[in-house]
Amino acid sequence: MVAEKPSIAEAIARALSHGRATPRPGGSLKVWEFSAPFLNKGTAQYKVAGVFGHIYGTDFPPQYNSWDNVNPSDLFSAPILKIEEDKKHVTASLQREAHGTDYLVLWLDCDREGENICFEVIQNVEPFMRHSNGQQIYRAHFSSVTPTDIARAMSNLGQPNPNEAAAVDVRQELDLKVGVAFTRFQTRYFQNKYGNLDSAVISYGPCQTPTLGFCVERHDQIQCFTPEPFWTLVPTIQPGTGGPRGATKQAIVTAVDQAIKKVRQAPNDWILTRWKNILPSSFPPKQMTETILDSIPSLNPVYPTTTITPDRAPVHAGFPELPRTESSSYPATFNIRETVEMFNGNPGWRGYAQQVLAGPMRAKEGLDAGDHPPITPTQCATESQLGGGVAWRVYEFVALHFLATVAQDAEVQAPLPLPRDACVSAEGAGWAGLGGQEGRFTSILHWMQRRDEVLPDFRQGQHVTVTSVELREGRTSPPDYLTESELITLMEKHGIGTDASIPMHINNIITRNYVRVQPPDPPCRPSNIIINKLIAHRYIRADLPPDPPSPPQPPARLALNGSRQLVPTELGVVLAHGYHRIDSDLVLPAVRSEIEKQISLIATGRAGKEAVLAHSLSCFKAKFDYFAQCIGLMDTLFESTFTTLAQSGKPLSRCGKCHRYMNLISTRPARLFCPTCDESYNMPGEGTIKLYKEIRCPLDGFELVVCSRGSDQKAYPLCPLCYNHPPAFAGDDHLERADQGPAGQMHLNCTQCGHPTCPQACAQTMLGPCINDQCTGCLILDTSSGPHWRIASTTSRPQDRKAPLVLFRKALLTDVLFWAADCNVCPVMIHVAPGAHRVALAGTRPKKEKDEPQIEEDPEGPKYCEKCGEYRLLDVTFHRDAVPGGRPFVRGCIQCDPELHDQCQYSESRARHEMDEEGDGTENYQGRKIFNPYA
DNA sequence: GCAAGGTC
Repeated sequence: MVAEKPSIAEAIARALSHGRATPRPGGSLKVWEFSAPFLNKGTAQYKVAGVFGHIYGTDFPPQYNSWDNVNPSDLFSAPILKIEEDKKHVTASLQREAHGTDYLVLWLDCDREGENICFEVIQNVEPFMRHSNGQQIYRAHFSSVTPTDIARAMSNLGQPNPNEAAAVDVRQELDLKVGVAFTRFQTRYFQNKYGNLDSAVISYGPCQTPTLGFCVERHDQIQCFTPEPFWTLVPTIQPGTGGPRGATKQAIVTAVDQAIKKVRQAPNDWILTRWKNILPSSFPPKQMTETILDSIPSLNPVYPTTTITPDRAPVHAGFPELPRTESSSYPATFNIRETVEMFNGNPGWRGYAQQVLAGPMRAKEGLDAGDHPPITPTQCATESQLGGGVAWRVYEFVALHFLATVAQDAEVQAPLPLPRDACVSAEGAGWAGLGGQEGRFTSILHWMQRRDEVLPDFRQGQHVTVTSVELREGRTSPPDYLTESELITLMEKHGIGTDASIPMHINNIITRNYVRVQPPDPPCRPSNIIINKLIAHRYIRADLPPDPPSPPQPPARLALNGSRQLVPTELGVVLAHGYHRIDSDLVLPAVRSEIEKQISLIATGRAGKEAVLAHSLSCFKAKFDYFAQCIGLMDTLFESTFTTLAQSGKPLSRCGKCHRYMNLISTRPARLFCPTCDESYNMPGEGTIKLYKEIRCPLDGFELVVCSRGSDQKAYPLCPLCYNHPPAFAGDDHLERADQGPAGQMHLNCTQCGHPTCPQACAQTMLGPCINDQCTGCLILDTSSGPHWRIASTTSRPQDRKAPLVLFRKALLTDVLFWAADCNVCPVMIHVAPGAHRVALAGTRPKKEKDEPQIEEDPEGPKYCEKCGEYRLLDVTFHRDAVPGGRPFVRGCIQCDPELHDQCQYSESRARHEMDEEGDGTENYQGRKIFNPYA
């Protein structure tokens, strides 16, 4: 039995085994085992495991990875590959578990993606089953993981649906090709022209771009808004003295003057004509869906993709069942009364339950999305049972929410907000206030009660006297920027993304610098995210200020106060407007719904996979080609908003070709641009770039720069040209192989370069092999690290290595070491002699400074430690006032010279180290004065 | 460096 995730697998195993199943590790999977009857075939040995969503991802073959050599338009006809997601070898574990099994039951989530994963699982399991003829493969259809539902699914096993799975395959291919083609094209086009876009990638996607479109649409509404005046009549009225029903009500005219006149003429002749039930909180909430839960964490001011999952875990383990569901209608079998009666078990809620039971107890009409029933408590719990805390709060929220959904409406009979006096509109009159709330849902969700209105004792049809009337003037105001929850609602309405992916799309347009987040006003307290979410949704009462009479409030926005607003950046606005100029479809939600429509044809069997794919691809390719042809329309918007490369950045280092200054453009993507040669040189994405001592690269004459990333990270010099186009020498085949690596473009900094004549190159700064036995790299003196001199390890993960790494030995000084800067994962870092003025490798000391002590140096003397034969000698010059042991200058081996050894201290760079996971103890030597913790 | 969909 294979489920979509481990938690579902566990629930299935427990239900089918009546709690007897026990887990064991099965590679990357957790396998639950037990024996129980299976269908009508007697007792069977069960194995239940959960995968982790999709097993495979979709991508192009490696030869399509180059942004330079592949025409994006050709991507539409490129082949695609299914590549195992970088997890923990799910396929290997599945195959191992599949050996010798007789039956496979697929318990993947009951949606299209789940159907697709079914076939990914089959692909790995079927070949290893005892009888692999497909007859022993079943699909379980279930909508929740309660024991009843699981048992029902077991007795109604069906077959996986290949059409639904094929629809997902097509969606994957379309999303990939459309997204990558547009992204590469527009990124290259605009990055080569403008210097202040501040986005490393100008991405396009059928979900993220319409999401941006919503934000820009609201932005445009705000920009175009013209305020208009409006007037309100605000009479003060009192109960009348009775008498015949007045007839003037119908005559209330819209003209303000006439109305006032009329009021003055007949102040006693008014009748309340209508009670309105339009205050949102007068209705019980809807049945709880995933949206309600998920839109709560989306209000989290700390990080948009934080989900409720961690907080949900304890709830899963305990009481309410929280399936991922969009349905808000209960199945016919759902017993409301039983569920309500359950809450008699909580003394604090017994009253609520009784009160609800006394009413009509109707669930609200809702939507059946075909997934799960609404989120509903399944057991009664008390605070102490759940251990208080977040779990209890979430549970309480779900439980009370449920009770409220089946309680009666509240009696609130006027729009809010209203002043304490009544308001009369041209259509009639209304009152704000609350009637008796006994038995109403607001007595359960008491925080939804308004406490500042008391319903006056008026009834419909009653005569009232208008004692005064006031004319108030206002001006209409523009809408606010979209709040995150409004955006989520829009996305759901238009089918952009899924409940699980919507936060990702929003996060995408934030990190790409298309929109920025405007903190909520007033800001949420970030101390307790869950509580804030609940407050933001008005499910729990916020800390209200003490009770002084509040001045008349302007109409309260029902928009959620705690929600963040999304304000488009210039880049976001220009992009969205640009799409509108060329092809509005690209930025409208229709682009997504069209894809859904097309693949639905496959899912329902009305069209073949190949036909739909070919048709959709040709449509999108035509759109792409037209877009590429008309990009100038978008570009004119960029021109008026951004500065060209030539006008960007500040002069920093000199070009080796024209010997003029290149400008450092520090907004993303960081690069040096030579206006004379019209050439860009990418810089590392992290860290600050400075000029490095005006030293020039001996290979190409470019001035070196140094990239530093904070005091506990390795700083390194680099040549702008070598970094982007590593020099070919001493074994060109290394580079050929390097270019084909999964990392794509290869970057080479000076500490990694092995050029024999360059003083910055590795061979000139290398001390010897790394002290970490598991590290195959070597120790490098960081020549830019003074005055806090450091020695760092440089190495690569074996799988990233582009060439066989030649271990350092004296005789191999000029052997080439090629590997990518980003692959440096060994954390070893040695702080040399805190009192040192200067540290250099023996024989490489630069010329003396004037107050440096006179050092006698034997030019022919040994450069390597003759004792260990491994490490290069180090020249350390001390400050006058920090000379240890009386010698201002020491030449020695950091391993064998006791004095130098004592001066060295070990720590770790922040680079994570995969070897740590093997427990080699690198954690243990931080800050300790032990020379070689690996020895 | 690229999409969107699962999940951890």
